[in-house]
Amino acid sequence: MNLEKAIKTGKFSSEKHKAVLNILYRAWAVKSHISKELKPYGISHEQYNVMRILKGSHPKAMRVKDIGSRLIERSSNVPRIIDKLEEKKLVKRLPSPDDNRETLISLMAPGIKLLEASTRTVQPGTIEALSLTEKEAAILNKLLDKINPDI
Amino acid sequence: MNLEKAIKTGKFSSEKHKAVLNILYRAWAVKSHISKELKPYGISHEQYNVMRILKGSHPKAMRVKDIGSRLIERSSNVPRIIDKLEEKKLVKRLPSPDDNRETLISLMAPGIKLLEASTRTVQPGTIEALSLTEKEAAILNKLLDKINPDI
DNA sequence: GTGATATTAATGTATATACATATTTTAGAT
DNA sequence: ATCTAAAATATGTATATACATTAATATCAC
Repeated sequence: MNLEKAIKTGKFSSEKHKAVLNILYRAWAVKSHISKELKPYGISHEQYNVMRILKGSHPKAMRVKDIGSRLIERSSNVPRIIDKLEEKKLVKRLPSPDDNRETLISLMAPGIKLLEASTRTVQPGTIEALSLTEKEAAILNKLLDKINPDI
Repeated sequence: MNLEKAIKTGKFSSEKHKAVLNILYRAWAVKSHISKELKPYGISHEQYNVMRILKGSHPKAMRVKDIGSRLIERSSNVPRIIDKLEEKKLVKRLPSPDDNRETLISLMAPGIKLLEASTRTVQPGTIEALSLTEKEAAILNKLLDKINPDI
């Protein structure tokens, strides 16, 4: 569905202006979809993202700051997300042998299991919803990569 | 900056998978930028969006539900956003002559002034940050418009 | 070694989001 | 006219985000 129809708007002043709003709208749609898919598993989108990052280094534990630097939404409050995951016994905190300021986070068995199950349902649907070919997705990525993140 | 560098990741399993994350990341960057620009004006991004929608129909007041249907993030709590704007005397609530269930919202003079001033600083910077030509933005929009919003 | 500074994680706080429920009013069936 | 259902807004509540501050530890200059 084009953006004009989605937000009941007429014309935009430029393609660039439309692009800004379009990115915001599609991101919102994707996030809503993922959150909805995750609901049966009892975890939020950000909790899911943190677990996926942890999966990448598993079984090696990760420092809180390294998790943060890999998160898409950099302002996320990692210790608080960890709190929630720890309550659910999906991850655990460990002291760092190198530096007492640091905390290491490690996925626990139930976390791995939940991550695998939820990813099986979340991933395919989300990627399918793009309705793009690999070639189109590559063009999209090339354009998105031009956007200045340090704005 | 490409996404791999931004979130310190190696390769993605597919361009489509990268595209999903890329959209989320760019939207976050744009939102952060806009919020930062709006800070001196004392309004949030969603408050700004609601005022822009109101500007579109000004001086005609709008119903709460019609504002909601034009918002990018449809789950936004419009009455609460209106509360904040009303406190600041930027908008006012009016009873609807047609239907007593409805509330009409109208921009007030200070709201118009603030909107114009803030838009002058927010818009150019945000659009410039895209670093895209009109032609590239048009391609981007065409691809984004393919994404299923009802996922 | 001592003191200043920087780093890391956690906490505090205000606001925003997501979603459920309540309240008031309208519309429709009979 | 009355009853039921639907619609529009507002409110309640739990969680998430954004950002400032605190507390503990490490680093570095001297």
